[in-house]
Amino acid sequence: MPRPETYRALFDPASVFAEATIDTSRPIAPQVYDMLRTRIIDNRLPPGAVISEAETARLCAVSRTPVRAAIQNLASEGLVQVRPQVGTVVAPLDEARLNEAVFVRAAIECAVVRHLAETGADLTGLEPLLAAQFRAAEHDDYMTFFRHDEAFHAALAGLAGVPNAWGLIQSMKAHVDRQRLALMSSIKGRSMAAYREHLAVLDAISAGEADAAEARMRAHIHSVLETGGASGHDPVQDGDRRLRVP
Amino acid sequence: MPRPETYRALFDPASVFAEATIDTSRPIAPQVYDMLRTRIIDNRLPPGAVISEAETARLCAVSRTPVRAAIQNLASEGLVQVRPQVGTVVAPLDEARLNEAVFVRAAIECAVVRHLAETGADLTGLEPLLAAQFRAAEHDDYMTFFRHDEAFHAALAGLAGVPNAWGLIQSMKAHVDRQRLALMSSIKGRSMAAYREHLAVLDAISAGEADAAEARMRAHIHSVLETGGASGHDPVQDGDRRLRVP
DNA sequence: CCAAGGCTACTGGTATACTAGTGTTTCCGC
DNA sequence: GCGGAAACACTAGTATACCAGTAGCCTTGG
Repeated sequence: MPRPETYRALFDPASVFAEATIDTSRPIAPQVYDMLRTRIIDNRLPPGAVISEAETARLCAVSRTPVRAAIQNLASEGLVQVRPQVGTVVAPLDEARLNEAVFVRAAIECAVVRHLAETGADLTGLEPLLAAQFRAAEHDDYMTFFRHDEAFHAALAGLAGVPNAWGLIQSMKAHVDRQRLALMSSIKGRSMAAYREHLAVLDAISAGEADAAEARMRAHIHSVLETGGASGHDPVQDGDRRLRVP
Repeated sequence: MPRPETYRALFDPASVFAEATIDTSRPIAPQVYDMLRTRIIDNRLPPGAVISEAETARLCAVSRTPVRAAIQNLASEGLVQVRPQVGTVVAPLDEARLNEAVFVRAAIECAVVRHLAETGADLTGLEPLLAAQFRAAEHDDYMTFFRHDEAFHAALAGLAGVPNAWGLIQSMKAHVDRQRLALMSSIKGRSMAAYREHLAVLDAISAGEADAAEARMRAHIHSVLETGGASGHDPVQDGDRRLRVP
């Protein structure tokens, strides 16, 4: 019996890459990167999934070259592990890395809000973002809230004059989101709670209370850890010994 | 008259790539990456220098493929700017980015030393690193001190359980080092001063004084800004209009 | 003399071919 | 039936060839 399709080791590639249409008139590599990254974060490509350059290229109807570029970027973020001459797999969920991401994010974002509070930044530009968050939270639409949440934190970094810092955070946050999206989307009211935490942080900034702003931001960021460990763990991963994850 | 070699626009490639020997028996792409990154940071490839994939490949006697991979990594760090169908140039010195790097680094490393102080970490493993720093500082050998300094800060992050955070910092720090190496190497006694600052930070950690540790680390990191702006600016950059830096 | 437009040489992006290395599978000897 | 070795299938890494797009140069028409 021939070896099964690598992707089929964990899932059906036809469904995972169903809407994976690549626009060949635009740069291909970034599109492949975004597609793979999205599917890793939302667990359509679960930890341990084998990603073959050749098969991905075939499924996307492109050559291996842009696929390789995309995978290299994912590897530099730590989202996939490339083992030369062996294969590429989606990185396993790592609690240490999760804690590290929260630590780093808290450190940067606490410094950001402290800076904003101490310099008396103008927060009026954030109003539309907050309104969008509230609407999404009202419907408990976490996926929509997630997008506006990202924009909110990115805007805070921009206001503090450190726009690139958000890029750094994102590369670490991806590891968190892989668990968060699985956890939070099923927790009723989490969006509204996060929205209220955002408001509390902004209130402290507006009042110039740097210590309070920092403390509230820290609590907000750490809240992702309170839902309890690696419960987003995929049981399939352990059941399939064909996976070559160390 | 034919167009001059692109590298010659700013410098002599024969000297810049003099010792650039690639070991083809090992993975090539990382070697090219390290080589280019080192030369960008130590200003042998100054801001605005044009990096041609084809010419780099020729000078290193390899194909364009690993060179492309290396340049893509540099681009993701922001050390080079790739403009499709136009060219790749070493990113200009950007004071905003410098300040941002210091801000981010301070945020993370202050949180690291605070955590170490609060948890009462064992610092004995750092002794050899400090000894090496002292030896380099005694001879005012900043390049050697620089390496041990990197290892020291990386070790602190490792002790705090956030080893990947140092990787993040490095990607931002590269922008700082491009200026720091030009500045510090000519400042007598800076190495010894940095060594003493390290000692002061460790003393505070050992004493469990989190606030003091954080404050001293912040001062240590901010010291790079005190030598005054973008004085590492290369006048050649402005004199050569062939450069296509926006 | 000057301006406008085509020409040319170069760029990075993509596709394809080939290589060295690895893990599995299968088949042969016991 | 079992153990081991060799062949196989697949991997990522590298080399090469081709492509579309850009920008400066040079010719040409005014």
